[in-house]
Amino acid sequence: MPELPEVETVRRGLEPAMTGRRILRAEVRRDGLRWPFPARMKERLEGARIESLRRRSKYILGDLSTGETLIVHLGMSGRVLVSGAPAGGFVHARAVAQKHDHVILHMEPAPGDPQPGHGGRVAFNDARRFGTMDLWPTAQLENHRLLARLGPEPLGNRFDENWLAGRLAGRRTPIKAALLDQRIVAGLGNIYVCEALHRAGISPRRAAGRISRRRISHLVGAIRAVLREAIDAGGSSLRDHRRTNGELGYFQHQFRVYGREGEACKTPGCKGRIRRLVQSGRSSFHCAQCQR
DNA sequence: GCTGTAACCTGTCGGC
DNA sequence: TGCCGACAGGTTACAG
Repeated sequence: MPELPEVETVRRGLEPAMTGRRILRAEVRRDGLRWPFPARMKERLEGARIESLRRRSKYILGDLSTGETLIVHLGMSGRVLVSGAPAGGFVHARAVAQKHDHVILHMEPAPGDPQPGHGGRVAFNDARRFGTMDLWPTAQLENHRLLARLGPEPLGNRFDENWLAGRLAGRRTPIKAALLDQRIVAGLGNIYVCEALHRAGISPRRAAGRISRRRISHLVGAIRAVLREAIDAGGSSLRDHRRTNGELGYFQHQFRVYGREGEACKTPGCKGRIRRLVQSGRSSFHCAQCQR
């Protein structure tokens, strides 16, 4: 499922239910997801207050009052649904555990909650179990094996034309594969790489090291634009992504190439049709007329 | 070091 | 209707 815009949408949805509140009870319903959960995860979560909720790449980071950070990755099919007390606008009808609800956090109610004694219920659901959860000392977070090698945030100051040109120089791998490499830029996935390359007019097959500075500059702008628009739309819902209140994102209606094989290219003046090709086992959607 | 592929696991969809 | 294969938004490990 989730690329950067979907994860950011989930993080924003979790804030009213979690930030500043204690975890009263943690239901850990299996031993792990992609990897085993950390030892005594239930005990380490219960009683901890969530001081802040951040996002790094596709990871949600919950800084706890205990000095540890809860690291959550939603994998391909993960979702987080909030139900319970309706304060802050998070209402979802589900109040009992569903299939694939692997971890459920029962949160402390806020003072203004209209149902005293009933805080939010936060359920981490992941059918394919490619997601992960871990606990790690907040002060050493940059050393965590999943976070240590991540490249810059695409919406941050460190990611610019100079950085990208430097990382692509000399590479013969297709630009599509290079942009999926989280060490080069952190947070992009298959959908938004396809969309950004189309906006920049660059073929997904072009060798990464053979793109001019001028086109790299356009690509940086295209990546930022498509991510910002997707966040504003609440992400893209194809199969699994849901906001924390169960609603769908709607950026999929604005796709220019992804999933549009055989349809007309949306670039003004272009008469091409969208093609699908497989690169590294994954679908790339592009227009051969206006992407070179 | 770089590159491509297999593997992880489950649900959905299309074809027969 | 039921079965089967292909495919799906991510990431790591491994072989070449």
